[in-house]
Amino acid sequence: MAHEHKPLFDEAIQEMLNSLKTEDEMTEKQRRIMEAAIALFAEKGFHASSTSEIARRAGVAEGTIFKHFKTKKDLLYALIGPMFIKFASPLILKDVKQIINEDLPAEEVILKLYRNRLALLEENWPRMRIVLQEALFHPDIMNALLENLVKDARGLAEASVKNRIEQSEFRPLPVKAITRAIFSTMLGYVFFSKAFPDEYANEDKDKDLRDAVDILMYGIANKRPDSL
Amino acid sequence: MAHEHKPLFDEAIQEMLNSLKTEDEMTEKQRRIMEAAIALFAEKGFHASSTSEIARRAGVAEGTIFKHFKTKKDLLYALIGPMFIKFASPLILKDVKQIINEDLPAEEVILKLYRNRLALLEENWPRMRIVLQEALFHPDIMNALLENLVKDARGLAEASVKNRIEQSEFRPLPVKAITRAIFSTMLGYVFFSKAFPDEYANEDKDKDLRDAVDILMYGIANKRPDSL
Amino acid sequence: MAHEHKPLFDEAIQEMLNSLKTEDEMTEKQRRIMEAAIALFAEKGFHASSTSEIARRAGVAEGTIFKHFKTKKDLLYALIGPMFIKFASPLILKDVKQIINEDLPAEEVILKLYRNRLALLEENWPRMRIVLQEALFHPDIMNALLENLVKDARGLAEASVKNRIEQSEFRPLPVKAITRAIFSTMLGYVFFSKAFPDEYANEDKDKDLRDAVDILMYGIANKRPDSL
Amino acid sequence: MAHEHKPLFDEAIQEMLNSLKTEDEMTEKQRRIMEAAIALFAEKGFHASSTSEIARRAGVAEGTIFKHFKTKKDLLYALIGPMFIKFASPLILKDVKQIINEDLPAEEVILKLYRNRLALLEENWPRMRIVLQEALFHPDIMNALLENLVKDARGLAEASVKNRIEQSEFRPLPVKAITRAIFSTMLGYVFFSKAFPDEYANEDKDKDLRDAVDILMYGIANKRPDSL
DNA sequence: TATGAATGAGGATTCATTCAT
DNA sequence: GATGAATGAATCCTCATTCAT
Repeated sequence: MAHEHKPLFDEAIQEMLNSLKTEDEMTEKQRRIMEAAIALFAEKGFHASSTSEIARRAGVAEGTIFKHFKTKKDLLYALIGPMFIKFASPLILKDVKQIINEDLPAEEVILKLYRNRLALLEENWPRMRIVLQEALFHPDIMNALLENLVKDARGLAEASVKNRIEQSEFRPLPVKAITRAIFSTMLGYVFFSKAFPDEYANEDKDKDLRDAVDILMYGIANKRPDSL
Repeated sequence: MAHEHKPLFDEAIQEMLNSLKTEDEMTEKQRRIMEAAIALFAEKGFHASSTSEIARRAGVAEGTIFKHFKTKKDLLYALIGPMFIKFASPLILKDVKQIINEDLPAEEVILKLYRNRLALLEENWPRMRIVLQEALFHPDIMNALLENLVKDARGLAEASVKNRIEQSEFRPLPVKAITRAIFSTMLGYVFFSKAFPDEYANEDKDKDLRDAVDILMYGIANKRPDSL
Repeated sequence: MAHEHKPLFDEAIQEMLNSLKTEDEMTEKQRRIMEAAIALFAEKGFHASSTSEIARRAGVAEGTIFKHFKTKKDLLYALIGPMFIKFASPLILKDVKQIINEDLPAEEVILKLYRNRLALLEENWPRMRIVLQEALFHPDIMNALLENLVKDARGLAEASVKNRIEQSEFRPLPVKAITRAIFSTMLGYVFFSKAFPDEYANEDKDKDLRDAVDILMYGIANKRPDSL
Repeated sequence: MAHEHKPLFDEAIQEMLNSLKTEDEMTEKQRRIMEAAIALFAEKGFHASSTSEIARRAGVAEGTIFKHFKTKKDLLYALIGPMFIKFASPLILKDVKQIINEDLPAEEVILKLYRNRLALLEENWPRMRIVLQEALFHPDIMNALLENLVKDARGLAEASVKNRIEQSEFRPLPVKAITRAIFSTMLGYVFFSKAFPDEYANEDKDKDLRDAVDILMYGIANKRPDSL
């Protein structure tokens, strides 16, 4: 089941990515600039963050920013580009595919997937927040987001869902509906944990997640999961 | 069951709201300005939209904007303020409470609620989009959003959910988990319909919604709803 | 002898010209900006003159410049555009044609032409200087210069020269050579008067011009003009 | 006839010249920098050419430029300085004087001179173009140009012209007028050959020059040259 | 009420130049 | 000798806002 991979991003960005693979080879100041930009873009948005403020926060001269990033927008791309690699690179998706294809009960597969994605999200939250925020305003980013993160994931999910429907593991509902339920559960979980961070602090996070998956499984499994 | 009502918004905004209740008494130009601003803010975001472009689009002089709205930010508030009224005013919430309290099967209550909220959302999408987008960057708006839209709704929902759990209509799960599932289902539905508008065009939108509710009910109801 | 007229300038500039015909309707500040720019561009060149210095010299805020001229380059075009009209508009060239076609001895025709052009040049020297200087660096201006000023003039001159050769008034030399001599004489006169302004001050300017024409006529006329 | 020689240039430049006489001892990179600068300055002018572009074009690091030339302006001087030597150094002018003093008919002297100067101009065109262009904006260069190239040449010319008037070889006109005619003829020739390069390509260039000189001689010689 | 000319602070970006390596 | 990262002043231009009309 070969998975043809489309351009992760459009031209300009693709180019950026190439020059970036080497995020480790960055100079000290370059890293400081990126960190400052991540913090600011996440907090106030791309358009509301000025290069002068980024420079101040990074402790560099304003000109220095432009030595490393041709353009303010290039800086944005440099920040979010790696997110597409982390979340959607074929290498990483293999990880996901592996989870999906392990011969496990659906419930565990879904839990594992959620945990995997949530961990990734948590580790990269400020950057991922920027991706999500700016996708609303930059059609190119929105495109990359839908094409590379959403569609890919959806494709993988739908294939697996279809399979489990055929095996009577899932209820005979439209594939799309079940897939959407799986997404929605995670989306809602993320939303609540960000909107009410106090309630999702610390220990019982996973309990919350398991509750969510429990409801989901009751909703989509052919047999009531407790009978399992 | 008295419902204590908090300030819909914080000071500055509250003030705006007062002067605005009268959205009908607006002059022609004022309305044109608001419409132009709605279109632009929705499309490019608040910070990326200039007052000069708003003026051009509205066909008024730039100064005219400031005759009606002291500040660009006041214009933003004037646009989104009404959303809080439409979605959360005590008057309107009565509508929601009524649906909740009608003695109907949970499934129908939820469907009705979803339809009610979705219709409201659809009618006011550009403004609502602005609220959601800008909440990400303006803490005051985020606050108003959580306090007035989310918390209120959550409050109402949790009360009702708790009730139905006690009546063994819903499974004995944490109230929070069920409430979240109800939200998630709608959130996911909205997300998919915006992300893949082609698939959610026209007629079978409601079928999609019913599928989603079906899964939700399987997930949270004590008895498999197919017995219904 | 209809004279087909080509575009005076390319698109961008043509557009400028239209909006400029009305150089009289300019506001006070607009005029001050143009005057300051003329002085600075003439003195230091376009690239070496900053908008901030123009603003200071004009006594306006820097932003004001850009309210009136979209771009620094537009300001340049606005300054030199009128030169093309003054020197090459069909209306004005009629003036030149009239001189050429009056039935006068060549010597007087040439003298009249020189005086006419020199007066025009003197009246508009700072702007014309800018045209000549900047043509060296901006291919579009160079083009407009050659197409509209030089080629037109050359066309008119060659027609007349050819005629006078046929009538044995001028020596049977290549038309191009005689035309070039006529141009060169004027070019050299202008050069000297600018390079050694002291020598060309005041009263005997015209004597200098007559000397130059005298030599020219000896050079190109079939009979020695000394009979005059 | 001792020829008092003024400073070729003013202080700063003179100093540069000294350190430069050694244009042959330049390192490889130094030469590449100069070549890149010549090309760029000629094409876009001094102010519009950035050191970074010069460095890129020369294939050196930006810092390298400043190792060899203290200042961007020093680089300019280093480029044009040699022009003053080539065109006006006593050594070279001896060449000119020799031509002038050979006992030849004026026509041939002038032709030889023109050819000599034109050849020099053609060989050094890009640099000479820079001198002429930048003289418009840098008073020091303009001064050097007038003092060293124009005045010297004019001085030589006027002496010779005066002589030939006294010998009735040239018409009894003001010396200045004849000298100016001689300059104008060459100036016009150069102007036309640069403005309409197509017409002055290849073979018949010299025919054009001879035509120009022919007209000039008719204009200034006491006897019609064809009688010679 | 509405205008639009005017403002000047602030925007992103480029510049010539320096300096540690 | 050569590098290229770093600088910060200066560049052109846009911004939200004011105010006389």
